[in-house]
Amino acid sequence: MGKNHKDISMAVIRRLPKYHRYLKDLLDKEVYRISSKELSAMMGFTASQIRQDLNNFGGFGQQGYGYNVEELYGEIQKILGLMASYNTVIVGSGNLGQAIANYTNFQKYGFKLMALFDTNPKLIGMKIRDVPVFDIDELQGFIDEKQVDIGIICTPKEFAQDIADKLVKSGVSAIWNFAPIDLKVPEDIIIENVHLSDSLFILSYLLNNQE
Amino acid sequence: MGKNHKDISMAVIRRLPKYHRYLKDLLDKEVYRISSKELSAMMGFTASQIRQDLNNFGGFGQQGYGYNVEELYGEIQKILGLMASYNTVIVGSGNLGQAIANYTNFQKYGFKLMALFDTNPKLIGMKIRDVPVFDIDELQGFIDEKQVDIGIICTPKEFAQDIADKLVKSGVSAIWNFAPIDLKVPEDIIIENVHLSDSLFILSYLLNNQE
DNA sequence: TAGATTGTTAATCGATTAACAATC
DNA sequence: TAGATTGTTAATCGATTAACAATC
Repeated sequence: MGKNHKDISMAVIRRLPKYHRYLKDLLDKEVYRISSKELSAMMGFTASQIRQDLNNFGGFGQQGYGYNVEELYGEIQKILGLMASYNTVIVGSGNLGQAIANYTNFQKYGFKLMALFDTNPKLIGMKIRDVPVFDIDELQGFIDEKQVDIGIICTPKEFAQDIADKLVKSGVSAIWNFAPIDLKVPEDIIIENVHLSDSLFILSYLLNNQE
Repeated sequence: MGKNHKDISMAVIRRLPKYHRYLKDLLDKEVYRISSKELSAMMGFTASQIRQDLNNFGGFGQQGYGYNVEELYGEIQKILGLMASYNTVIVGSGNLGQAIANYTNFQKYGFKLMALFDTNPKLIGMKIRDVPVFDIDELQGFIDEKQVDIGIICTPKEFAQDIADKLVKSGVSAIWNFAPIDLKVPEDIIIENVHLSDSLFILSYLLNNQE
């Protein structure tokens, strides 16, 4: 009946954002009640897996009825930590960094972008959606002062480990890493990778080994 | 001794790009020989898992010696289909589309960007690294004519399914999807998703459920 | 040859699915 | 109440790890 979240396997956790997305869609469509069977048909998970997954966090459903969409959506938002607020910085302000800075949806879920950083003099001093781009030399001072929770690394891979070290030293709790490298950080620092080329290579594999 | 690639589990396949990365690094460092034990220490997989993984595709090692880095790297490139060449288009030429267009590394591995598409008149007619941005109305004609293999969707989610339908109709084999939505496509079309917000939400979860 | 390390089988572990009693 | 659907236990399936004979 809701075990300690620490015990929950990553397999389950990685499915949570998908529940979040589908429940949001249902709410937008003004569907207020859903069964695991219906969710199963929509999402492609088995109904059994859905009930197992959700029951890790609590008994959100009701026998004979199913789940209240609004309530379940709220619970999953809480579980994912989307009710909180986070200060973030982006390091590396090229196209990718700017793309993320411009993705306003993240603001909506509590991820507040405080600043971007770069080494390129053409970028330093610019603003991206009102957020300033600073010289990377100012990174550490800024983080110390502003209580940044999440550092987002969008630099080329050569610089990524050095930036990670600086972020950790200045006290960020988590790094969202877009550089194609596995960063070495202390155990208590959370790393979430988006390895674009890994993803493209898997697509390539599948394309070459179809059916 | 190399089973049919179709039988290999996605768990194994999703590890392949990481092998590819580490072997590339070793080659760059002029390391020409490696054992599963050494790889294990570097990559954080067990030596046993590494040998199992590689043996799905063939016996690339040698008892008492280990693996020839150059050979193994070559094999994995072949397995991933990185010796071939692919025609790609990007649909949605905002920051994210441009970021991907500018990532020259993809060219290096055989992913040739033929064109970008957008609806924004300010973008149409531009060139990004010599690649033109066309009106999205020209998408279908272009794909039909140029034999495009991979469509890359970088549009907002509202347009993604419609674009996917058009890509499929025009005959692409695979879609690399960056829109935060699960696309519905025929079975034989390969979809690889990069759900940035899913990734960020997982980071958020981990941040809230540490230790 | 002796030592090292693979390829591969067997054992274990974990995740998914099936089944059903509880209950709304 | 009867029907529906959950929460949860048990069974199955698949993936990882351990062990070791084969062999370089």
